[in-house]
Amino acid sequence: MSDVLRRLPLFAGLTPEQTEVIGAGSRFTSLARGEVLFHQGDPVRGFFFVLRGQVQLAVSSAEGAEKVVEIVAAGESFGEAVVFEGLRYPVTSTALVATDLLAVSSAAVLDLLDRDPAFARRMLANMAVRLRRLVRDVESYSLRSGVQRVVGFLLHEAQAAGGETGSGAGSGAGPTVHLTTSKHVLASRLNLAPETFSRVLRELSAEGLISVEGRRIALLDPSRLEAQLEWH
Amino acid sequence: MSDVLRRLPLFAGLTPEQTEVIGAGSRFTSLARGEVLFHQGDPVRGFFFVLRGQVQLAVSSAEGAEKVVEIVAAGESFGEAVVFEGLRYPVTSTALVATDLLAVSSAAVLDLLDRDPAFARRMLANMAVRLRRLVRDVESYSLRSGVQRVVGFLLHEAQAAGGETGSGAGSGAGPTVHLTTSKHVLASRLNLAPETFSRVLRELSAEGLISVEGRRIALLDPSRLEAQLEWH
DNA sequence: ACCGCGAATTGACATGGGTCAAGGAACCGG
DNA sequence: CCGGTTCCTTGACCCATGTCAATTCGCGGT
Repeated sequence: MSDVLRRLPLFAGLTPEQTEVIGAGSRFTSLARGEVLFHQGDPVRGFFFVLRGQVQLAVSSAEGAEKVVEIVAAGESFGEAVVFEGLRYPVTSTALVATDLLAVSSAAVLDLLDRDPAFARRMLANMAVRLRRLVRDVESYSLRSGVQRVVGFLLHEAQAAGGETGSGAGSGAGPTVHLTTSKHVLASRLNLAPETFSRVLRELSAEGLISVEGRRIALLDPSRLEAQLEWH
Repeated sequence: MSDVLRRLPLFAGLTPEQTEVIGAGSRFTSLARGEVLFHQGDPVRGFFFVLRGQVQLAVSSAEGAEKVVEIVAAGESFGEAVVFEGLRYPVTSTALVATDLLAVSSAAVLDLLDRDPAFARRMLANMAVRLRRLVRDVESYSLRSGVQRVVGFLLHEAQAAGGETGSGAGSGAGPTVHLTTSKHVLASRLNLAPETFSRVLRELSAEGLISVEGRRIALLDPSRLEAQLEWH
């Protein structure tokens, strides 16, 4: 347990005693693909680290419509914010593949908070990043078209995946993006119907900007892709 | 200065020395209606309390389109999050009316943070609330129609304004909502074109659910209004 | 290797909400 | 009291995106 905790950025630099406090309030959990960790409205138990696998956070309306707010990959955490004020989770968390989690109880976090100002700082920075991401999402949903959101996503992923120039199949191909989730989940994350997402990809392919092979997307012309983000 | 600080919830319960630290890093500012406090992309100086007046926070695309993310009223604060990780403001802040602000420097906040765990707690709670609100906004934008967003807003405002049953003009009229901003700003906040907002209000009036007189909106039939939030 | 089923694609169609353009209404300074 | 803004409303029209339905694809299991 404690060796796992030490590897998590949020808990880096804790004293052994502090690690002990967190460890005592933490449990390992495993989820099968499709299994729900908690539902929107469930009482808060704590927050979670994804050790292996992938989960989605989604909001849903009374009528069953669902919107993926975030996709959390291995090495990332989610649900911190509710520890500090919420009684209920505002989203539903579902495993997209077989997933191992570390569940950290609210009590342990609150306890540690008073002992270690540096931890409070990390927590604040963490939430600030999250807040900023959400604002970017709102901006994206409100101010950009479907095509622009997809292009923005592809460019972002390509950059995040590092500066490799991809497979380089012949005429100076650009970077390649590997989708880590099914397209309908991704579509929801981008606020698009799956059908629309599919059509956008086809359209971009037809214009020679990308080439799609299943979940592997090659960005054939990054500069023209960026141009798509402007105007119309 | 220090008497102003003591009245702010975020700084309640500080020792005189701590108040001193914050006070030394704070300045009063005034803005005329329409004046910009900071632009999206400006380097972060600190965060702000609205002492009097009202400001909007908006994101804007390269093409000049603008979307109001939040409307901050007197007594509220904004920009805390960027103090903890951001270099640049992610939004543009503009005064909607003549406004007095207290500007608190990042340095003062970070300084206080290490000295007072209780302050860190309040800051975290503050950001957690904000995060949750943003998630609710995303939910609203993605999962609800224009009519539903307007109705949701009206019901929310009516409730926030307290349980008064309004002017009661005759046949048991419901609560009354006073819009605190111009309709085009409000429309943007609700992710609607001003024209659409106007049409939604007219439509709701036509169905006898509300009655509109300038910025005064009477909710004639709250229960039927709530019904609008379901289905369709 | 085959089957089965969810995922993805494609087409046809519907529509919510945006855009453009033209009044009207309320407000402010002189 | 008047002229000029600025805000709001209304109408006509359009288009991006969603919905519904029908295949097709492709992976996972036996």
